[in-house]
Amino acid sequence: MSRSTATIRDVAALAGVSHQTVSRVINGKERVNPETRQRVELAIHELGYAPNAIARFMAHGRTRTFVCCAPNLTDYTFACIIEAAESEARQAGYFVIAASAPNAETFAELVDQLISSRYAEGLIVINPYADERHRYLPPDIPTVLIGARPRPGQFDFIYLDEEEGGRSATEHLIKLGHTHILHITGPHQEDCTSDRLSGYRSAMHEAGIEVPPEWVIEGDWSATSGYQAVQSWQALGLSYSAIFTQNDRMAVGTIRALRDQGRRVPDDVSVVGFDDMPLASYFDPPLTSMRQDIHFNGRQAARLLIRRLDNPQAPPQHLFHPAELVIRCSTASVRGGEAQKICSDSYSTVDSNLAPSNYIYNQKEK
Amino acid sequence: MSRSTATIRDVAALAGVSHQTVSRVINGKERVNPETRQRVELAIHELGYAPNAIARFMAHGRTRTFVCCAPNLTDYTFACIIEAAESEARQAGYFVIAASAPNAETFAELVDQLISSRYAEGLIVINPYADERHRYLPPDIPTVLIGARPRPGQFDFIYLDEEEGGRSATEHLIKLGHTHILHITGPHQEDCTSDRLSGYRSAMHEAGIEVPPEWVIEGDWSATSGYQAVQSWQALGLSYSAIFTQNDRMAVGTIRALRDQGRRVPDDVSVVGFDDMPLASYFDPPLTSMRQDIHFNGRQAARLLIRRLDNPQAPPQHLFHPAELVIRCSTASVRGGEAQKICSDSYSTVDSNLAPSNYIYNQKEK
DNA sequence: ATGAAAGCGCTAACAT
DNA sequence: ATGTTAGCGCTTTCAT
Repeated sequence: MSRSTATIRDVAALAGVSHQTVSRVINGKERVNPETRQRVELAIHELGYAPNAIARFMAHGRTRTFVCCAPNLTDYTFACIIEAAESEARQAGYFVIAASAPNAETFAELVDQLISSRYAEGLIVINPYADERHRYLPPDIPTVLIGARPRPGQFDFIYLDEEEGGRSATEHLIKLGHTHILHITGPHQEDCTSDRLSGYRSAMHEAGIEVPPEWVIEGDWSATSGYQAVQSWQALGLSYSAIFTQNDRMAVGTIRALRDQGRRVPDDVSVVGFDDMPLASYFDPPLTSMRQDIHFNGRQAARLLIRRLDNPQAPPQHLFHPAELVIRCSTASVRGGEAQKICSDSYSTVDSNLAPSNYIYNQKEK
Repeated sequence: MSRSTATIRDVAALAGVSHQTVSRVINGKERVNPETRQRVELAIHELGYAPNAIARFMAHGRTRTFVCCAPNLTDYTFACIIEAAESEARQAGYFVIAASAPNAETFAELVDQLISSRYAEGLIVINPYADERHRYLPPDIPTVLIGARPRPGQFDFIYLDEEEGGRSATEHLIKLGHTHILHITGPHQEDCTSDRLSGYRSAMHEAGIEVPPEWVIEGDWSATSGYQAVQSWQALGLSYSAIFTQNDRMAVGTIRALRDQGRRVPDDVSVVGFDDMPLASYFDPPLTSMRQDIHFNGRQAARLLIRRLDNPQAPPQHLFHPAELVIRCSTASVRGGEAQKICSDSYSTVDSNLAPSNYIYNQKEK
């Protein structure tokens, strides 16, 4: 039934019309005699006929399919973008081939197999500047880049405002009275890393705080790297009262390390994460973090791409999106006490970054 | 370049051969005169020719594409299966359309658009029995079901041994001397819920412990539902020393609730989760949980499907996979102390369930 | 070893 | 309103 091998011609024969009439019926655009239509529909039903998608692609020269590709598909942020893009795409009649490209070679292969072959009509690339993969970006293919700083050129971009996010996180700590604020970045080659870092630096600069090189350590997004950063600082004998980490996993590693050193969060050290991952509010202590509306941006990516497919000649589109500060319990004023009080209220029973959050400072309202 | 519109005939014309010879060259199967080949290859290069995937699909009647579909793409377990299946598929020359089908209607639509149209050759369905979507499973299409109990019928299954997992988790608590062991399930309609529940019940039964109805509460996988379950038990005035929850998020909610009631984990109450999610070892306390090798099973799903495509007539294949107990710090013997000691060692600095874990009890070795 | 012809299942353009 | 013809770009089959 669902896999009938009947063709448009079989239907035509059974209905006693030409195959073209059948085509007209199934496409419903042109009009056919109601009586004829009835007969055709009956034949379609009897044969369990369903139009062959590939033949349609062939005739139209379009597949209504695009690729969404990320270093992996499990990272929550990536998965979230893919999910949103896919669902938006499907609503618009497109399909999404999801593909993980952990390195530039895989990405190049992917482009070769899917784009050069014209299987897919377009490309959403998550984190295109994480390695050298951007070198393989096909120049004349509808492409949306997400999670990268816009660069001059022909691509459409969605930019999550990393720099502003880094600044907000740092400013939050500064407002709480902290001055010795250390920082753990992601891998250097990623755009968001350097942008968040700039945000941190500029906030510190504006506050008149100098940042010695050893205050900034490069992590790899893993909790372990957060843990190790704290160990390094201890080895150096640095004294500090706050840490800003570029993602929540490193924040969690950081907190674990601090605790292993007998220090309490936020009483002794405040910690701010980034991403506001699900369960951020369930860590101990509930994590203060920067939230980006990833789902929204995934949808936007799909929309941008679809618009681009409709109008290949349009100038490059750049979408900007801010991050919000979500204050929970891992940050407190430098003398302790006050923020801690806030905490007991927001000791939340909600799961994720999708749930309403007590303390959100939106960049927009600043 | 990558989007050249050159066809096989353009290449043929330029090389001064028939388009068929070009086909032979690009497919490399039959042999052609080395000199001719050279000329053709030159022409291909000059025109930036790349074979058109759709035309190939059309001629072959195959798309080398299948669908991988789950209620959502962000849940770590689902994403992990998809990632693994996709990467396995791509190695075998297949592409994967990822699709979220939050409900049965969406699933039905999906099947209609992708399967009835013969766009996709096969289907991997994650959690097919979470709602009524299985009613829309096309009967004669290569399909692999994962995350469901095998049922008589024509489908290939990958079954994560949920019942045994439920039993192991419960037995662990029983061995630690607990008798009042409460249980939080997932939604009733899901296979894994009832299977894990059976495991719990049978372990309790074997230990001669009776389970009053109020010991088992239905959650919805969210941390919040774990939190609420503990509140309900408090309202009932139940006394207990251990909780087994059917996933880690509910375990985390549970722990939060217990702490809000002034009880300590594991000193006062032991908690076992399920899934061994990333960062399970970073929760406070690090979570004892059941681990399934999801990545492995995702790969297997793709393999099964590919095998099925090669041999549609083969009898249904059922793959079984056990869960392992990962002991961390959220469980202790009923008098406290001992397990807590273990904990200080395994107060792990590793991130995820992929990292080596100190205490794994494999079902196989039992 | 190479070429010619037919066809995959559909749509589009033109005819009636 | 309906039928006819011609592709879409490739592979397969059959000649040469």
